[in-house]
Amino acid sequence: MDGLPDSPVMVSVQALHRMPYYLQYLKEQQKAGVTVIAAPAAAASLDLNEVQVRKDFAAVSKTRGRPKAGFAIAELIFNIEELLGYHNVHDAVLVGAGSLGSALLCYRGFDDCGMHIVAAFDADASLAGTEIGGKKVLPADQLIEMCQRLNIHIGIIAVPVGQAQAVCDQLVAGGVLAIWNFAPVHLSTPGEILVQNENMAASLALLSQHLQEKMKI
Amino acid sequence: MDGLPDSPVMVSVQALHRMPYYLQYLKEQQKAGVTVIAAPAAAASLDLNEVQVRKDFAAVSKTRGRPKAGFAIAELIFNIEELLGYHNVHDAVLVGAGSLGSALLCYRGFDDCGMHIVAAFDADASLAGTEIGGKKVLPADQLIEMCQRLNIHIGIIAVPVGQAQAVCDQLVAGGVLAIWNFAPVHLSTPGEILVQNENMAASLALLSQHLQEKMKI
DNA sequence: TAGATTGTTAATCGATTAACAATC
DNA sequence: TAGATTGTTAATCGATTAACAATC
Repeated sequence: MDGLPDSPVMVSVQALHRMPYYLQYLKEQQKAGVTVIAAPAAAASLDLNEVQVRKDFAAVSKTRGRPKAGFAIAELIFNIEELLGYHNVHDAVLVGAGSLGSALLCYRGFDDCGMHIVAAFDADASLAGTEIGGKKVLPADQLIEMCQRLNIHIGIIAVPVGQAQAVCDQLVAGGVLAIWNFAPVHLSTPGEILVQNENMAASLALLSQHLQEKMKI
Repeated sequence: MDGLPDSPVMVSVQALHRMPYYLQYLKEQQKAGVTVIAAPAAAASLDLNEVQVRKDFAAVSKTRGRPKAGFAIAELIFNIEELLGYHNVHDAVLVGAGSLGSALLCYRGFDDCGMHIVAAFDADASLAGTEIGGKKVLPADQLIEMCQRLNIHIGIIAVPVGQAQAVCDQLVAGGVLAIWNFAPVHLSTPGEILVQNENMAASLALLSQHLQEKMKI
């Protein structure tokens, strides 16, 4: 059942997290005119282990790398993008048009990641009808209906902690399959829904801890 | 050399990432009047493995948990905050007052994480002297000097990809020990500097991939 | 006491790293 | 051919999970 030409690639969660870095690096190299890249060279540039990069490239590439040369950049880029689903764009809605929500709406670059924000929703009725970053802001009570009608798969939560779970429930009711959560709370969801937490505090934790260790010395 | 009352707690990187979630949950419980929490209860609420939570609590807590009861919430909170260095606040500077930078400047909540943004810097001279989120925006050419003078330990990079490495170098020159990088590039730094990448694309990767799998079925 | 929860020790699991033959 | 790089197989490492005695 494996080894078939189109068998699903097994990549670890950690490896998945490295993929965007490879992608960014490979595109940079491609722009510079490079067409073939060797794992050791990429590893050196990205401060990663040589074997790890080789393994990652091998896992994601559909054709084998060429000894002495490396992997074809164009193909590697295509394969990584395909793995990450960047080729078939998914529509998304954003809930919460506060400062963070607005920043996200203004951020260009999600489109390259296979995500297209269709509209924003906010509980504040006075925002309804306005535009932020070129996206329409709609009243929150239309959320479920719109998700269903437009067949939305991704919901982005950028509301305060207190409202996050309620918004989450609405998104699920609207048929959303994956939730990108910027509120620092644990959301309860049915098992088949993926919740990706973008918790600033969690990233800061590592940083703070490092600093903590440094200062002790 | 271990087992001493004040020996450094060894917590895995993954466990460190879980700490903010515990913290948030514990504070919530504390607010609700709960004073003692058992690992299994916390695990159930957070959808985590019971043993894992127990181990994490044990690792971070300075006093032992009480069988049949659990851990004292107030102490657990204190110990986690101490581990993460939230008690001695570190000053930080933010570079790049664009849409993301502004959102970060307006975000209240970093102070709870032991981080205090002192000022923002931007290459756009017309922003100099203005205030965003109550923080002064200063011209970029004062960056190194200010970091040195104010003894800043944390630098936040919210500039476009093209300028990120240059800003990073300036921060390091200014004596910064840890960098929180929001630009989707790999930054080269001396070994002792910690770079914490907040790469939206990397988080999106997991989400996209999950969706990719879902849609295939 | 009985029952639940902790702490400890061992087993499992998975990812990273190392070693080396195969290949261009 | 010689040398560099790949792919594969095995070893190492670390984290998670399981099992069970100790404790309140």
